[in-house]
Amino acid sequence: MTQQDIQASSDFIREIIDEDIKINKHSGKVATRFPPEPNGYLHIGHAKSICLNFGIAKQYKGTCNLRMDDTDPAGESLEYVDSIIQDVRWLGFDWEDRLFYASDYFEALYAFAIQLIKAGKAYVCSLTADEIREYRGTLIEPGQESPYRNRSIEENLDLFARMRAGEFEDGTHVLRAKIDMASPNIVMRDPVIYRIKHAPHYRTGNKWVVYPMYDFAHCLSDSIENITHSICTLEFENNRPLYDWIVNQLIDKNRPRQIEFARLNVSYTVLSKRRLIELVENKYVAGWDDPRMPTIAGMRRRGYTPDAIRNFCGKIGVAKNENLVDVSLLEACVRDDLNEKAPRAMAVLRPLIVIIDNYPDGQIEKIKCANHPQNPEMGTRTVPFSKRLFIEREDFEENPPKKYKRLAPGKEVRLRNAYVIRFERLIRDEKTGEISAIHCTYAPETLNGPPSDDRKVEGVIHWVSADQAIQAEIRLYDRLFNVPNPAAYEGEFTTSLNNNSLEVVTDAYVEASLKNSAPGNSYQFERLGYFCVDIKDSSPNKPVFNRIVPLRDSWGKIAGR
RNA sequence: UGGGGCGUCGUCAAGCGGUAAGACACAGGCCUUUGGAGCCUGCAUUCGGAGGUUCGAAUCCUCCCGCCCCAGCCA
Repeated sequence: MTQQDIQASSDFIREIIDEDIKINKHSGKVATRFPPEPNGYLHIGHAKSICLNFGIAKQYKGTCNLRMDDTDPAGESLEYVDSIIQDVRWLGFDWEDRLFYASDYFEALYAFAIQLIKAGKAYVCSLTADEIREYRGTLIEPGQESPYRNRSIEENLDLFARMRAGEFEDGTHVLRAKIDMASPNIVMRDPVIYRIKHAPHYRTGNKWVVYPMYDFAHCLSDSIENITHSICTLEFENNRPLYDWIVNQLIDKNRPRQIEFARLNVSYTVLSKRRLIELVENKYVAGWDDPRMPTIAGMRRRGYTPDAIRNFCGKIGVAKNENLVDVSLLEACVRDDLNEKAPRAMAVLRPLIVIIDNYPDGQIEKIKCANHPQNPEMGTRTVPFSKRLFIEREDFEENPPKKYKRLAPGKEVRLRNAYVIRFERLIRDEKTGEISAIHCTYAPETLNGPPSDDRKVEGVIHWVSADQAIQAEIRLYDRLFNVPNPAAYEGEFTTSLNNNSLEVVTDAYVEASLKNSAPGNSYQFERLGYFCVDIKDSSPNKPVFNRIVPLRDSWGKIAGR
């Protein structure tokens, strides 16, 4: 392990764990959990938490459970559970047989609640929701005790049993922890721990009409699972005293410890569940797996790799600072991974026809191309070459700017993997005035080497053989929003949506070797970027490629300024 | 005006009293049959501010300033 790896893999949470191991807390064991609520799809922010929790478990030879935190039937569903399972697995993590559901603990949690009542530490409160809010006080004023606070244990037990039995309407009673209505921490002002909800749960059906609240269920679920380090995000810091309070009342050994870290934000996108749902429901995107979405499903379809995402999660670090990570770091990780793994191919997005005047009519040459210029082990393929080719429209300029290295009147360029060609003349569409074809000549000796007189040819452009190339649809994706931090945007966040985040190119051509490429396969289209065969819409008859990320383009920068 | 957190390069982030890592971004250069990749160089005399302690402070102390979270029967 290099110095860099050591530094990259340490953070304040691991330091805490190191300390705990040193004092032999939990007999030196480490057990974490990733606890999503199945009411939405996982996104890159969850990926950070997944990498953290599973990463720590692996590093310390401990375990990480996958737990559905499904204590509120509203909005939770099997569809989300399935997607979560698929996404965590796709990211490369394994919880073995430890897939758990908070809803499986309902009976145990109910028993814990009774225990709390019996200890005189919880009571049934019959105030309305509005009244409870009023009694809670404000940030600067203490709350008032509920008139129901001193009900007898027997009455509480009876009422709580009848709550479970379904005798009461929603909102008529709740179970509250008896803590301190004057606490400066509002969370501690007799928090509600059970509420009545006559709503079917996607797993327990109609068995329950009372459901535990997060603060009650989470710490006890952790305890039930013998979690040692319960890692969550910063907004739960206020809840930690309550977490500890409940655990201290009900658990007497191996109490878990909650540790909070800063959630991830990424520039030019949104990561809050509410906003993501809005994008999907109002059809700003095509679904949870729209390649522009920061969801795991979206990134998977876009062609991002698990390795790239995991690497990104390692690079951003773990701390308690509010952050807005530059999306270019994510893109750099994707390029980094794909540069190594993606075989090269050629494709032309905006075709311009080139006719090689001195190339024999009807001849088709099989040109051997390396699948990866730096890695011979990736082998070679054969690409047809003929008299009629497509090149990229922007690779020809009638009046080239300075430093332009591509094809232009009087100039030569190298066709990638093939010959050097020289511009001869251009054909113009009489009606539109647009250039409709370019005539060139080729230098036959240049296939595997420089021109015979060693004259220098600077530019290299990509091409496909016009008659053998396969027509394809190529979807060019760009960032979803125009502003770095859409969540902070004054007004409706959707107004800063990038209207050009998807451009569909229907008349693109890819080289013939891509004919039967499997959905999900990724390639580098040379000089353009990384592309993958769309897993949903692509078919052999109508191939569809997604642009995963463009190549770094230093010419674009020069030309753009 | 309560409580809890956080302030180190444009963005993340190391640093844990001995004189500011690294990554991305950015800017130059080398190389190149991808203007890709790779390689090299540059990029915080300063750590929110002001005092103080110390031979020595981003690290300790005091005060101040700024930002985030908490008043769901959501998580």
